[in-house]
Amino acid sequence: MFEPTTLKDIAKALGLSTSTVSRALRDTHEISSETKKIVLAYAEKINYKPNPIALSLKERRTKSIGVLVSEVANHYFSQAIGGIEAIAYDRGYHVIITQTHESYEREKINIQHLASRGVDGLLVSLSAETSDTNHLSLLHDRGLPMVFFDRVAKDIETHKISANNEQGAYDATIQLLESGRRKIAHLTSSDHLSISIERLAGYTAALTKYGIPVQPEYIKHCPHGGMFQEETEQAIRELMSLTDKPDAIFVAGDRLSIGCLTVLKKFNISVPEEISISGFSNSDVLDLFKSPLSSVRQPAYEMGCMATEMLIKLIESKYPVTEFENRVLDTELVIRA
Amino acid sequence: MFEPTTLKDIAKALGLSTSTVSRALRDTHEISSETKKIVLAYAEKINYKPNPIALSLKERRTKSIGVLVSEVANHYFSQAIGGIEAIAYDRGYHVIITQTHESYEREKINIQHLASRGVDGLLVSLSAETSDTNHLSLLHDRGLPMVFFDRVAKDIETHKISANNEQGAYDATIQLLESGRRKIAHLTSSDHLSISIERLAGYTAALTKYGIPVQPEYIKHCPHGGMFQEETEQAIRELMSLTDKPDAIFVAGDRLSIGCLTVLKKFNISVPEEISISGFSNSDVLDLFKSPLSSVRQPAYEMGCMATEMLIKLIESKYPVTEFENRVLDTELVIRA
DNA sequence: TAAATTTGCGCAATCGTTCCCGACAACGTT
DNA sequence: AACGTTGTCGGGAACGATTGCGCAAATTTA
Repeated sequence: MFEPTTLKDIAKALGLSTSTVSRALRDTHEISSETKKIVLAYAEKINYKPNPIALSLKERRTKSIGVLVSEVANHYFSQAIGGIEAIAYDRGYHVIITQTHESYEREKINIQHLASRGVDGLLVSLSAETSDTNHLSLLHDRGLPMVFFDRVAKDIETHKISANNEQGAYDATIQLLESGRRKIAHLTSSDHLSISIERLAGYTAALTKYGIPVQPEYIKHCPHGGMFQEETEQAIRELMSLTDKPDAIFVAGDRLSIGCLTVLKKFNISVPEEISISGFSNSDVLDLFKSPLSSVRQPAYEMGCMATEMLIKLIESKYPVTEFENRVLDTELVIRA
Repeated sequence: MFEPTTLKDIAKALGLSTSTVSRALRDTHEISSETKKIVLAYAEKINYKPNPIALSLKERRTKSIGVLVSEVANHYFSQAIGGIEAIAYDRGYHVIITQTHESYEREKINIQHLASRGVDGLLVSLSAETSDTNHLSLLHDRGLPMVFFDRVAKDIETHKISANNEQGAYDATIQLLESGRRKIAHLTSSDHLSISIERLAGYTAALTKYGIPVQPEYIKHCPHGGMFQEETEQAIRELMSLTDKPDAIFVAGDRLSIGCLTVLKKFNISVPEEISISGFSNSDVLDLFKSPLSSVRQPAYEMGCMATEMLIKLIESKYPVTEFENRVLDTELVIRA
């Protein structure tokens, strides 16, 4: 059905051998400028493009990188993907995006698929369910370059890039404290994710600074990062049925923020009168809410760019890389009041 | 660095030829059950996976489909992609997502890239800038299967799937009329997109039903579908500087809806007191706005599923397909009041 | 003019896999 | 005993592109 032209077609049409045609296109010196001109003109005319699959087989690289995120319908990730694509395309790499929907099984399948399809490297942000990263270690040990961003694996030694989650969480919590709130709950993703751990640390540090004890019943983990709305609803329900109800919630993620607001609206709890909300989000719709809702914004686009730069450097490195960077970027507290 | 095992490795280890090993794994009859058992056991042990690139080269198919959307950070598209992935993975196809960001140039580059990477088929939703679909016709004529969804090309004969845009637009406009508004403007994407044309028709029909003349100055096209905020801002500014200001706007898209609300907030125009808004959107954050904001919701996930089913049927068809479907799905008017 | 060098191009191998063919046993049939 | 049949398996071509090697012709040098 769909048959692109090959070197052989050109060779036959011009009465040359495939090697000569290849050399003409590849611009080697072992070729007369005359034949080169003829071949180039003809190739241009029929719009010849070398078959990338044949090239991949020969050169054992695909010029493509695999991306693993929890979902693209998340402002942080869609912005990060923007940065990834920008750099990748510029360097001649193709980007294959896969979604885990926070599922460990899906993560394993996707990673396996990407690896077997022969991507040259991997940009990974772990799923909320993932606590065992053995499926990644295996590939990493066998030499597949990978770079983690946002949700990093602590026991795999490679480049990592993340936002200053602790500082961001600290800033957001301090802001709630400064606005007079004292009973601040924390709604977050699964407890083993790097971002959860760091954001919890920032939250704790802020409370401690104000001499407020950290209450375990104020901290609610959603094992699937709020992918299922019932999870978020259950967490909020438990918070609101405490005898000492919180008067603010620090929310640790994009999806959770929206989920949290949805549940509060459903429960007829007014924001920010009854409960003040602040949290990590890269969404711009927050601007539209009547009630002010401050947020911590991560430099998603930049993180995507940097991660991709690092990955391509790994891929194209002639020698095994043994020194790895762990870059941390500052967050920005967007105050809406 | 990263060297997976090959047929040759197995053959050498077992003292067999590659053909025999291949046959054992392929489960042909021309093989003794004994050798088959040995080979299968060994392949299992070392976790052998055939090289998909070599297979692609040989069989001239990649078991992957390319997707072209304007951007993943759009609730309609991210939901549609969910449907696409569900069907594709189930059938053993991989999905490669590319974004045009509503740019014609980017669309051409992405399509070219997907085609040259040898995807088996294409799922296409045109960019707002695209009026000339020659780059797609070329590939289609050469036999590359493609299915259009949402934003379809009218002069390419293949399967198409879209929402009942005219009915949806009609419903939304009628709802604004029923709530007492009479000066209803229309904010929409570029004028050549199929969805723009159909939604405009629905808007016109509703006004006509109420005996209201359609005023050209009430209809504002954003050539990039609101991808640039200035575009939306300019349109709203023009609408609000009319002597006969509109008291409602029917907005024709996801991004435009958010953009429109952002501009209105910036201009300190109250919604829905001064201006009532209704439009196409698959976003769930609309639920969170204090002011009710009805919307037309497209069955995005189902559309993604159906489009993928159709495409795979095209790809796997033994004979050239000449009869094409043009499926239209109903929209849902979500009333928030 | 003959030898030495350069130039231009084709042959064939390679990447990993499949598959058509041919080889060659071990049979059964005549 | 000669021949056909069947069951297994290996050899080698093919998919499309690149590239080292060798060979012939053209050019330069002695």
